[in-house]
Amino acid sequence: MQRTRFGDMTCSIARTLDVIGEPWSPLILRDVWVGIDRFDRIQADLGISRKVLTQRLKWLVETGVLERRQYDAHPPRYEYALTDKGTELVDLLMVMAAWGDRWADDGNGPPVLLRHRACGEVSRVDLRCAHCAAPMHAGDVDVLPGPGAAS
Amino acid sequence: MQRTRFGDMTCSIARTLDVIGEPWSPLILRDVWVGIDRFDRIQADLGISRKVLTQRLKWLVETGVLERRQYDAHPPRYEYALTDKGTELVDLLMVMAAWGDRWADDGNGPPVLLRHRACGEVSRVDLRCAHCAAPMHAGDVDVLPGPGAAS
DNA sequence: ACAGATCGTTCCCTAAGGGAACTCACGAGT
DNA sequence: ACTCGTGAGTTCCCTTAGGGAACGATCTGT
Repeated sequence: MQRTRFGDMTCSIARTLDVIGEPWSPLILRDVWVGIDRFDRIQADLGISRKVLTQRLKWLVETGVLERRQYDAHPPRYEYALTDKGTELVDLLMVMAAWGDRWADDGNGPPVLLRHRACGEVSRVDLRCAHCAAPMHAGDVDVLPGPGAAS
Repeated sequence: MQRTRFGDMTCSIARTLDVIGEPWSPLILRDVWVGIDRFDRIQADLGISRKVLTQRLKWLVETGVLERRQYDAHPPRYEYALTDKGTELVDLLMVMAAWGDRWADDGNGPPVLLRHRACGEVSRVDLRCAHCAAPMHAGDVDVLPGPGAAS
């Protein structure tokens, strides 16, 4: 449909969207994260068109978020796995899930729960400052131009 | 283009994507967050088509993420502001920015910096467990079915 | 030989995005 | 009174991306 490329913008949010901003991409990552990692199973789980799934997987592999691995030689069979780069995107998925749980509940409660292995509790993510570990949300920050800002 | 609706899926990530998953929506939120809050200025800043901007703003207002406020009566003029629901989506933007800074740098460093007011340091967000405050990332959790899981 | 599984391609159709021109309501300058 | 400028959208046409379903390739088990 003649879509504007986000990758060249001077904005880390836009550059992230360039990688996973297209429809379906985050859901594909979610599936791979929870172990639905083969073409047909992702297709069946999401109900995505096979054509689009092909395109998305190819792009996600190209950008280094997913890795395509042959798990069986003679009928060549492939599975997809998160790279380190992709694993860090799961942060994003967990924040999305937390927001959806809070603001887009259909009345039945959360579809999935996350248990934090370190403390054993069913929990959710919270954003903290990487420096002082105090909460860090929209109102707690000032936005400043950085070194990569547009001239 | 005949797009699958995500809102009815049994998945909080999909339901979040239903609200801000379309191209441009996160960037519109970012603009409003940093104070670019009027139609023409958003349009100029992003280079988005006016038609699509109209649609996105309408949807974001409908879903309660943005609020449309008349700030001047006689030539009726409007501005957009984040609601509480929208303000919590900024969490998502900050995580996107952190990922983009780390994995999609163009070599010039981050375009913007976030200064945490509580400690005064230029910092970034980190995900912690809402229960025990220890780090909580992809490998630190078990995914369990919740009460709203598909039957 | 034939069904079955896996992983895609190819085709057509519809609808969404891009871009530019147009509208409408007002306010200011001369 | 007339023109110019501005904010906030609308409307129109064109291209392209997504949906859906059929088709293809490759190997296994029986």
